[in-house]
Amino acid sequence: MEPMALGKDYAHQQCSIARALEVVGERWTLLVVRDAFYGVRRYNDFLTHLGAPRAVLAARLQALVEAGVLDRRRYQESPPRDEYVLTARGLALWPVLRALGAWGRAEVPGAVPVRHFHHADCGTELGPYGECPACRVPVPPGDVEMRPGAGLDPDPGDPVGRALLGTRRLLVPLPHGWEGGNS
Amino acid sequence: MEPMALGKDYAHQQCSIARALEVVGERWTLLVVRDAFYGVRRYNDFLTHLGAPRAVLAARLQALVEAGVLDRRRYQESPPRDEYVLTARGLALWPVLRALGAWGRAEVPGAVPVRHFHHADCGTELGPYGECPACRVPVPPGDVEMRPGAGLDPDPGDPVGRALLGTRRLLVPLPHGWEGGNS
DNA sequence: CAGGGTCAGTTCATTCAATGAACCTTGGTG
DNA sequence: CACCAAGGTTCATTGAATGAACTGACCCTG
Repeated sequence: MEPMALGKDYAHQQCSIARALEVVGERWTLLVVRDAFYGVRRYNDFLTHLGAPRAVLAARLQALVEAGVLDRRRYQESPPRDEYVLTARGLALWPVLRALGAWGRAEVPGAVPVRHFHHADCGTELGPYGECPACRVPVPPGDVEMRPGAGLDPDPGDPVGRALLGTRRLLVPLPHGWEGGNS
Repeated sequence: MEPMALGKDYAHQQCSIARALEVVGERWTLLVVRDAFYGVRRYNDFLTHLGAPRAVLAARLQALVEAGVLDRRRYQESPPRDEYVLTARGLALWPVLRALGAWGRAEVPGAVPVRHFHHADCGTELGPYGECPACRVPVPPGDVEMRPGAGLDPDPGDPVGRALLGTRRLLVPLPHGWEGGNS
């Protein structure tokens, strides 16, 4: 059998859903993409925030780059360091994450809202498909403001989780190098 | 460590997306749900259409029943036979499948549309979130008509694939026992 | 310039899940 | 009674995930 990168072999399925799952259907993959929307860009930040094994994370990042979902690019030369940012194809996954999150919030029992997503332009909370009910337009992820909800752990163990506590705009990179912030 | 049914252990994630993926994030699971929308209800039909190993299918069906996504119910007594049908919670996954399918069609290279989904009331093709652009309402899956697209294999090997060739309304169970139809 | 620290991985032994084939059970059919 | 269908279960094998340890490039501090 052929190498097949890591395709899960249900490519033969006559279905765009199956094709999408070939790319983003593996364990951890969609959580990596979610974190990328939250502003995570560096290997170590994905690592600490996700808690995934290092080898798995490396494999997923590489697969997402090969699939054109993430772009790997140099952000400093001296110790050569790369970051992973969403491409247009990756940004197009926003409705998938919205739909999954909406379902997880509404349909999994005992779910307290962890985060809220608002239209940055007008402050209205987004509808289930990522549209703004007030402006009646689909809101691109760059115009989404993420606000903490009641279910959000106010003191996560990892620094990335702490950086994601406040109100933030999606896709804005996590702060690095300057100063942690509070305390 | 606790039994944990088959939860993939990223439940600790502070995120409704992660909670959703706990339920439907495993290999094959979303394809089972997709087939349920297409009208597949029986173990053997899932089996032949998906090509998943029997043990995996049995595990996924059971997990989906326990998660309240599918309902298992007796459809005949004499040889006792059960079928699996979507619950309200399962039906709420329709936007997730729509979003995944839309992304797979639009963003995975070389994808020819396999199926089209239309509003049964007016015939308009659905938008990316499952809404009807003409009626401007979200279309519940029961009002969706599925039509074959150019990318659909006109002669699939399995009988279930053949039964799904034509124009069908979602959720309508596959024909059984009477007569196959054509040829 | 030795020692320690950071970042981004790779390697490796172990564990766990997926695969495919065979088998089993219940109840009908010829 | 032999055979078949539906809906599984069991089991050996393969493959992927896990977590810990290690590597290597580069910087900083004393």
